[in-house]
Amino acid sequence: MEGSIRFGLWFVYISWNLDNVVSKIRFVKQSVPGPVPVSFSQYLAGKKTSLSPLKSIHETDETTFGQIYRQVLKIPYGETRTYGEIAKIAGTVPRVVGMAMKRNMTPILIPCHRVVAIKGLGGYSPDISIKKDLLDLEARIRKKNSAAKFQDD
DNA sequence: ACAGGAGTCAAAG
DNA sequence: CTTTGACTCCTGT
Repeated sequence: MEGSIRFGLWFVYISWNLDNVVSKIRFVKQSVPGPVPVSFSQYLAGKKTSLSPLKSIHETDETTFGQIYRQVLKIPYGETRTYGEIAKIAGTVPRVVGMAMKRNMTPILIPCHRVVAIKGLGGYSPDISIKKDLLDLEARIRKKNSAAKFQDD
């Protein structure tokens, strides 16, 4: 199944199967006809912090990149880690983490936008503004949720 | 075998 | 503060 949904100036295209395994997510400029999973649209609308039950094809990769992706999946909603931090726990170097993020077939689902440089945002394809928008969204929702429960840090 | 990358750090200008 | 170089290591060709 495939479809797309608007996010700011972009459309987010997603392709998945009946087992909720997502094979491709892409930022495109034109809408692609079709539905998107409920949790996906709710996440992009800031109404949900989890993308469950969706799973990325990368989750079972037996490669160095797979190891990196599994660590990136552990970054909590609204938080960030540096390329160096991910590299250390995944057993590689920062540049390789950057490589893995660029080759990530399922951005958002594997939250590569939560991986930033030690100074600054780092990169993002196809547009760095998308990374900023996603981080702003998560920060805003996280703040709202913690305020509602009186759980300020 | 080789070039290059969504990085990092230290040293120098 | 900006630039440069060394370092690192995985992937595609």
